[in-house]
Amino acid sequence: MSLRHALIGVLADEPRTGYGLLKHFEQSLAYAWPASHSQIYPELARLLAKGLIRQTGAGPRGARVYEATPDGLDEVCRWLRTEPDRRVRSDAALRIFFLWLLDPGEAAVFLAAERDRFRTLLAELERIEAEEEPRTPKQRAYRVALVGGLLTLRARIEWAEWALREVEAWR
Amino acid sequence: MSLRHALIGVLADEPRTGYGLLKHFEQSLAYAWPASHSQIYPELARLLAKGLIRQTGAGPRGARVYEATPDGLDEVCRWLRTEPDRRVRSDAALRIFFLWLLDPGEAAVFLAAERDRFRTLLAELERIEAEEEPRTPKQRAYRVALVGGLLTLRARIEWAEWALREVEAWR
DNA sequence: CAATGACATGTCAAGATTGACATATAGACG
DNA sequence: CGTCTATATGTCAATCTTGACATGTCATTG
Repeated sequence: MSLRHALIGVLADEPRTGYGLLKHFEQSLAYAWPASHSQIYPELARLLAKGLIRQTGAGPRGARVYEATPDGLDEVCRWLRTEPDRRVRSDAALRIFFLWLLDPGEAAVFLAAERDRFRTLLAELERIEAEEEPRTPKQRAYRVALVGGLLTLRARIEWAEWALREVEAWR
Repeated sequence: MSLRHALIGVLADEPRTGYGLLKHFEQSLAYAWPASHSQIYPELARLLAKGLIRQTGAGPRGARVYEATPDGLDEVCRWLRTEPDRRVRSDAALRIFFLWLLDPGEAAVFLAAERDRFRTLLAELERIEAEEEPRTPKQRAYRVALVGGLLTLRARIEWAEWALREVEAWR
């Protein structure tokens, strides 16, 4: 599973609480792998039991601070060397195959919503891009991921605009 | 869930067997929503019980041919008008965030493999694109999805090439 | 000082997904 | 006639994911 490795991987950079991991996922990793607190907390308990992470301290409100152990780091690196699962799941992309079941006007509404969502997301990623120059190895890797998002979104926007013109012709 | 709607949606075009649906998913829908036979067959039984599809005949080797009922078609259209789930899951994309845990040489190997996979897939999609001119509404919708894949893959290839130059500088 | 919102952790049932196990037939080829 | 492959359907346990339920704390603001 990817979640467990992602959790250790984030903790390999710096110690964090479960809640801190949750927020970090929401901000960046969720673009590739969404995770909710109801998944993260039990998974942390499992990783702790397996010795892949350890608790290094505690914060206010019962917060528990974890960090990756050497075993955990080994495990992440091993994972990174295995073949990635290239399957991708996207409900929004799936729906495109069925746009012909709607009338062209409704299909256009859908595509326009997609385009707008892409634009919003792109603006968000561009804001993050402008925020700070990457300095550490970790920041440079995150920047590589970010640029991947930027290029993909620009392509998706271009596609949505083309697709809108296309369904226009369906009327 | 998306799978049940996708199954009805495919059956709205023409009657198919469970196996036919499986192969159809593998060829096209799997790019957006992978599904295995162990998911498809039980789901078809549920859709049948709910009256969203019906069996119209039988083929060799116990094959069962299904088609969408009017209720099923309604259900798909209702689904298409709801907000899509914009969450996307990609193990390969997630790994980018952790490339800094590998040495630059290994990161480059990963990115080169990604680039190659994208190129192979692009060639495959370009072959499908050249295959036949879309004529029916359904074919036109599939073409819209296909062009989405083409534009996205070209952007991903551009990104992978840039990322490779980037990690080159990490050495 | 009371209310609110962000912080912080947890559980659980329902549903979705995977990968393995299981079985059988039709057609093609040697 | 035997073998192999593609066709064809099914089940099941393990795992993953979701969304709801549940609880409590800290800091800010009115």
